[in-house]
Amino acid sequence: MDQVAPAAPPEFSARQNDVLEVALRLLVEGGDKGLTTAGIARAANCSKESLYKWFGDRDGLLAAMITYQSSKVRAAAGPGAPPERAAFRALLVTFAEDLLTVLSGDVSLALNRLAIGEAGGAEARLGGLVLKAGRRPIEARARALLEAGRAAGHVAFADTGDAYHTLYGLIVRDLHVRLLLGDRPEPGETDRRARAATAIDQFLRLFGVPPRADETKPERAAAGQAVTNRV
Amino acid sequence: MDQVAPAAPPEFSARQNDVLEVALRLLVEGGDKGLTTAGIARAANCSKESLYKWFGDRDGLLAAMITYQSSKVRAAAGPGAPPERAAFRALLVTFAEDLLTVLSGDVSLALNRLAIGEAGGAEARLGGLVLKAGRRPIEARARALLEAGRAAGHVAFADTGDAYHTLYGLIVRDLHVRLLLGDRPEPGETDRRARAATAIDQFLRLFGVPPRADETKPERAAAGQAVTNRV
DNA sequence: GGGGAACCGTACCGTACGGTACACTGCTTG
DNA sequence: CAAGCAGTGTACCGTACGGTACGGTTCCCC
Repeated sequence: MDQVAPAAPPEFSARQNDVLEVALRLLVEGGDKGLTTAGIARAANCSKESLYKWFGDRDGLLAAMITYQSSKVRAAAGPGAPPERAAFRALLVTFAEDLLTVLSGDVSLALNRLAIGEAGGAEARLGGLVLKAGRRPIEARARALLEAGRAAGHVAFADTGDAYHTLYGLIVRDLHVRLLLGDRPEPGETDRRARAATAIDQFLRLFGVPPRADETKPERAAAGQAVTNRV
Repeated sequence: MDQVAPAAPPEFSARQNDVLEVALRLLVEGGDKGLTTAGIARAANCSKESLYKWFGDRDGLLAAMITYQSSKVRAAAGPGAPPERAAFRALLVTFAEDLLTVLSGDVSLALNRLAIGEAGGAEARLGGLVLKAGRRPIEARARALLEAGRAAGHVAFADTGDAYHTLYGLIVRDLHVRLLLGDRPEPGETDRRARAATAIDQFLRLFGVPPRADETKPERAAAGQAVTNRV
């Protein structure tokens, strides 16, 4: 919002990407304290001087790691055509599964831990960056999907953001925070596909519009009995 | 589980509680880096030597802060009598509101940030401690409540833990992680009572059993149409 | 081929923090 | 009153890390 030309985010050379990759590996292995400039330079066969030339300071390096990693997890594009009913459900399940996979990833967890650990102090720059670079794209994908489903008459809700937050809650529950705290996932949580399907079932029970005899006229579907959405 | 006599967790003297209070304040204000042993000693008018005598080392001090804080947020006792329908819903709403209040608290956020930041490295002792001392009591309270509601025939589910996780997800959504990352709550999220009521409404739409004409015989209510709970 | 830019490896500096030692003080107890 | 205990304040030590400087090497471009 405060960026004039966001079309060209700071991209890095191949060499710098290699260094960022090494830094991410070190971060995953050793956490915050395992990520020292000397350690990165040694592991990546580069000099500390280059690190500071490329990334400014340690914080710039961490920020670069976040943007680099989120650039790798580009979300798939939204649906082009208004999805048919079963396809819409399938897209939701895929989204849920992708979300669980991303949030459970080693690198994602390590970066979130890093940003959260930094967030308490005076400057919470990394936290905002994770929110912007990491979560916003995912949210945007989900919102587009939800609104396409609403336009097609499969779901009904007043506030897209509210529906998204509920969807997120049903999918992720407390798994993310528990993983961040170092907990092991419970046996039932390892089957991400099944968890995703269950969550979407629940979401559609809350926000779904029952199929109609004349599926061709989904115009005024938003008045279904599914949503109260009290204010 | 590995503790022989957990009836007497390490309690601290009044003086030590004062010190822990000061340490929590420093942690809230300055985050991880703002919490140095010298800083605590100065702010609490005690000597570093006393800190190390009382708490062993820095990690012991952090652990003491966690147990001290969670001892202050003792959850209310479970329902004694099987709750009537409206009362059951009210208890759920109260639980939801309490949960949101606790998770949004300054101290809770700071301690979670601390534990999460530490969790990446070799020893994730603080993370486990937060899970055990902070979250388990809340979960126990909710589970007791849910099972009382099931026994009274108001809700139906096969796995209590699964129902609890869904309840948690509907209440908290992604608010906790966003707050941990330093995000500000959205306007609609500040009214915790309304959010709690909405979440419980949704939960009851998923797991609720419709009231019956003969409310006096809630015995075989678990066969209601509300739950599929696919495995 | 020569000049220069980028970069590696290492050595170095200042600082800040965890942890320890020690002298001094006030309060309790026999 | 004397002894002792608990605690305070300060000084101190070792280490580890962020950041800088510098010599040597490679490689590209003119």
